[in-house]
Amino acid sequence: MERNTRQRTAIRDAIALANRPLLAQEVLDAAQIHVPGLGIATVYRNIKSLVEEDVLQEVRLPGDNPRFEIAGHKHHHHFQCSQCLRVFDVHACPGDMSRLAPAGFTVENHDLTLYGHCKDCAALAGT
Amino acid sequence: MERNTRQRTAIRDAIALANRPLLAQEVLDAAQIHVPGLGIATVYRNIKSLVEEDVLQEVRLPGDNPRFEIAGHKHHHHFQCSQCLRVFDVHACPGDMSRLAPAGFTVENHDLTLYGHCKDCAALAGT
DNA sequence: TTGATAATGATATGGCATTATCATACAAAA
DNA sequence: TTTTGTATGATAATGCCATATCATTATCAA
Repeated sequence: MERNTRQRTAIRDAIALANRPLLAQEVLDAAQIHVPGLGIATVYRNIKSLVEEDVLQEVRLPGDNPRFEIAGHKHHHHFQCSQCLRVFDVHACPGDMSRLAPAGFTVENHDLTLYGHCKDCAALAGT
Repeated sequence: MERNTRQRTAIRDAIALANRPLLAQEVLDAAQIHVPGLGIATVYRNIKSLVEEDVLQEVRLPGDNPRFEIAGHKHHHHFQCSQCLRVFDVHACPGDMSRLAPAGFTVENHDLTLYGHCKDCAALAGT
């Protein structure tokens, strides 16, 4: 990956613009708006190299395939809407977790996923 | 699943005795101590029916295959050891999460996974 | 503009967890 | 103990995500 192609640019821009972690398939859908013929293999290829270059980072949620977001965000968590299944960033954290683990266990990291209804789906449900 | 077989008993007991969520493969390994010829298909079959009967419940951790533990435990979270990769229950919770989500989002549930070294692996590392 | 060659797109293949198949074994009722 | 039909075990089949292949296209240095 040494050349700047329309496809590579569209893939990176799609993820940056979404401002939330996207599945490979969601990246394809979003990037195809700008590059109609784009293939899924190209999406996987570019995601992989962008992760290796630390432009993107992988986000794993329980039971789901990998999603990808722009790298470099400080410590944060994620919210998944139970209705539309989209994932959003949550720029908050309950804080220190070390006291939660059983005695003898050392806590070095943690992942938190919130579930509920996103703004769009909550608004629809409220009508 | 209407008959009580040695296999079914061994599978349920293995999960109950482990006192932590087990992968299908871990269930096979543990149950084979009591039923040597046990096959993986039988493990999957019985896990499935035991989940449907609410004897077991599924536990999903980011990036991992499903694990299974005895159902009915009250709200709790999980700890995964970065060394031995085993998963343990954490009977503690930071508490209310509703204020963490962005405005307009409603939080109905949450999953928390702690990572670090379990008691066994921390002890080994300390020597 | 041209030429070398990397990137793409279509699709075959791989990898892995889980399920389906089916002959045999065994639980449990009579 | 016999009988009946479910459960098992071995393994093939499936499903899904991701990668490899390869002919073609397109980037970009010269």
